[in-house]
Amino acid sequence: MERLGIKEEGRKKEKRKLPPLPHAKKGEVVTRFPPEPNGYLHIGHAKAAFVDYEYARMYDGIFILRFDDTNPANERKEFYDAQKEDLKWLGIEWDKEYRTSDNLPKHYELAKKLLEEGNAYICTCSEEEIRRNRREMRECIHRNESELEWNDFIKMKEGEAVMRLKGDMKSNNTAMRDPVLFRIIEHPHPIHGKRFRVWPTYDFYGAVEDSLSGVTHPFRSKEYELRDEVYFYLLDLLGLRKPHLMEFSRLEIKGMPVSKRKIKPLIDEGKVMGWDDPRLPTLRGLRRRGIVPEAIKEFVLSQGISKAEAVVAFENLEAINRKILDGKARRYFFVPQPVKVIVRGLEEKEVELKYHPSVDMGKRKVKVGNVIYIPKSDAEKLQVGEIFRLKDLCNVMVEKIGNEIMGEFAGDELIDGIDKVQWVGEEHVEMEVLIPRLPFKNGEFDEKSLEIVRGYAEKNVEEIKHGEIVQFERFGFVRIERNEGIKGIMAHR
RNA sequence: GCUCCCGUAGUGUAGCCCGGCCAAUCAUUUCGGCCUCUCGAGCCGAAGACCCGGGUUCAAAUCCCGGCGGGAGCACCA
Repeated sequence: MERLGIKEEGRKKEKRKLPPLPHAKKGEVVTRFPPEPNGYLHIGHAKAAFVDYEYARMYDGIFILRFDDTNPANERKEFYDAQKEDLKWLGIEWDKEYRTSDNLPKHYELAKKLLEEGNAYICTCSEEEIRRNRREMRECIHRNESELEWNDFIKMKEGEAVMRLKGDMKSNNTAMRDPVLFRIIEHPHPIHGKRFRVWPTYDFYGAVEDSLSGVTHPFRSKEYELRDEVYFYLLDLLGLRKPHLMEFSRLEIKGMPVSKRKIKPLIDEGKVMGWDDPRLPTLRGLRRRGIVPEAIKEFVLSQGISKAEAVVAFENLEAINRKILDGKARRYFFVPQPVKVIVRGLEEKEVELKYHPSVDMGKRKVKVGNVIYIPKSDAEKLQVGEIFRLKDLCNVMVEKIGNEIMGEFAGDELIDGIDKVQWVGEEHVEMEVLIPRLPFKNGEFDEKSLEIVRGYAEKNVEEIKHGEIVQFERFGFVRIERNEGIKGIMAHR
């Protein structure tokens, strides 16, 4: 117990802290995590969420969960809750929660103001025209001569007109070339139905919401950097408070695409089982694989808020997870690709084995007789005349090697320097363990990224609850799933 | 192509804003050794880095200029 306590403390010390926030005062920091409810959260979201959450905690501030649901065609009702579940699983708690879509009336008010003050205009150019004019840095006729007002705009049809900011068509920053602020979308909204037809774009609601909700330190990922200028310009025009906007690089994992854009095709083409496939960096996938929330937290925070693009190895996460799991996971014997061994002289009996080598978790009982199974990989190494050890049981002298191995009991005492092998007896459970690997190899989907290993596990695995993570000794950490039968998913060695 | 951002060991990261205490932090990785009835964990040790070239300065990873390399944006998507 005390030993554990010391270990625990040792690890805590190593935990890195986020660097101090500029312009931050204790008690006055407000952060926000703004997912769009259009899919399941992945580890990239976890990074953003943890950074926001941790900074709020670090400064005794407030952390807001905000659903950026302003594109009714994309959002789906089920994801509001799914995302909240995933955040809760991560151990993230929020002080406030709201939907951006609930604030549309306020957005409309500000839009009208922008229009009336001549800082925005209703543009009826086609999308292609807008694009071309942007490229050619040319103002369109509507910018200065449009007579259309807000009330005209809201009566128009989808695609007929948009509201644009009067930025600077000559700006080097393409984001400033009169970005679209509002557009019309007829598609019903999962929450509001047909109540609204005019929807703000990211440039508008992002800046406005951050400011109005009191966020002091909004974080976004680096690809938005060019939009900073729009963000502050807009707030200036609206006379709204300007937060300390910050950016960090996106999380990238070697061989494991994080973005929805790359994951979705794998699911659509049936290459993976779904959004919770253990090969995927979705929170649901990681969870199924046996990666614990604390590990995800430590991992993503170790990336920090640097703007340098980084490609991290998944093994970093594995290493963190392994260390956390090691002190908590019960041990069992699992024999992959079992080979039968007849041990002459081994009496039928019941032995007690510890659930954990150093932490007291009690003991389990295992029946043995003279029929034993050991892993093929170990069996292949055996030579006639050699003595090997059945771990926690006894020594066996190899007499004959064939389809089965014949051996003889060779004493109970531990002999130094011989191989110790995990085993099961006649009483065992057949099961399979899924071994997920990196889904991508050399930029292409690896068809062999999910290996299935069949084997025998000691009967006690039947007591393991669904979702529990255990260690199969000398094999790896495995999360147990119990649906029709019992199945294991290997997290890592 | 244009614009912006980034460049510290194999990998990630601290330090850079406010130059000296940096012969550079921590983690991972690899390799030794110890411990352990797991190929896990733990303990000890070792290996390994400031993209290049100029400049400023008594002094540069840190400031300035140029080059090279990588990334992002150029959507009525976020």
